[in-house]
Amino acid sequence: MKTIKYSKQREAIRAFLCGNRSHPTADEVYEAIRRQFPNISLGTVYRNLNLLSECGDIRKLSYTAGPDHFDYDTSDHYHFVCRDCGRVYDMPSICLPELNREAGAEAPGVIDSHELVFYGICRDCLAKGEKKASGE
Amino acid sequence: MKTIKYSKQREAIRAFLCGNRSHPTADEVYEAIRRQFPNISLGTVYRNLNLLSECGDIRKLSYTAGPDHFDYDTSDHYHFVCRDCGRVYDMPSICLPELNREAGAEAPGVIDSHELVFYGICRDCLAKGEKKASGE
DNA sequence: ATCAATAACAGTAATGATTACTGTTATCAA
DNA sequence: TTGATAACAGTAATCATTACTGTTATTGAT
Repeated sequence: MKTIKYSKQREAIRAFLCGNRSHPTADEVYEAIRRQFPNISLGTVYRNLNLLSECGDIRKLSYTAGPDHFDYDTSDHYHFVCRDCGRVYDMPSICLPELNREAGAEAPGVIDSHELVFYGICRDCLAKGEKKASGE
Repeated sequence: MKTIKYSKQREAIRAFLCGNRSHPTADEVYEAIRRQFPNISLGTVYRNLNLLSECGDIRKLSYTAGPDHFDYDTSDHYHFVCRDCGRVYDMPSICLPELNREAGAEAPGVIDSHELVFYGICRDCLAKGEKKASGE
């Protein structure tokens, strides 16, 4: 069987994610970790992000067009995606654990999970939009 | 302003999607349309799929890892994605129109829509899995 | 402590999905 | 009929991600 060996690069990636409110992409993690490990390779970041998500320490969010985002919070929760800037925000309160069971009857197979994503424009981009509109 | 001109390639793509129960990827559309237009280019398929989804005639489903899928059914409905084969199925009955309003309070911006995706293993893949397991 | 076995690394090449570019053809309003 | 230009086929480029390769680091067993 395949044992997992310690690596300081992986621990740095884990620490960065856990200390971070946002949901960075692989590239954003890469840019941040580079300050600590200037020679780290993007492949190493991807390999470790996949390792961590496979063993359940982090979550990989694949539901936006564009790059995947990574979330240190593995508890059940949903997200809000800004159509403008692509940033991913938490929606901490809302929770619908009964959905899998309710939807089971009409599903064409066995449901093991679901994702709920809200789309819209975040406050940051709304503010920028207004500024731009009033300026013209 | 930019006017849209008729093209038989685009109408063939539209017709293929509308007459299709599945949610094909750009490549699947390409392979199907090629029987009718042997020289059609994959770029043309992408351009028209994007055009059709921009003007609201079809829906682009970007929430699976891997290629996007396209849906001629633009009415509000959710989907089931098989983790094994990647196929996208409709979940026609379930509908939660009040979610946008309910979630609005805790959203970091303005919600305009949401997507709900169920993940699991479809009956086809369950059957294959059982066959394989019993054969060994 | 030393020593293989091998996981992880940095660096780079390859892949898959999608978009952009280029010169030519088809549509359509005047 | 014609001129403007949208759409085309073909191809090159881009972006996100994975795979490969030779080297380095970790680790369990001597």
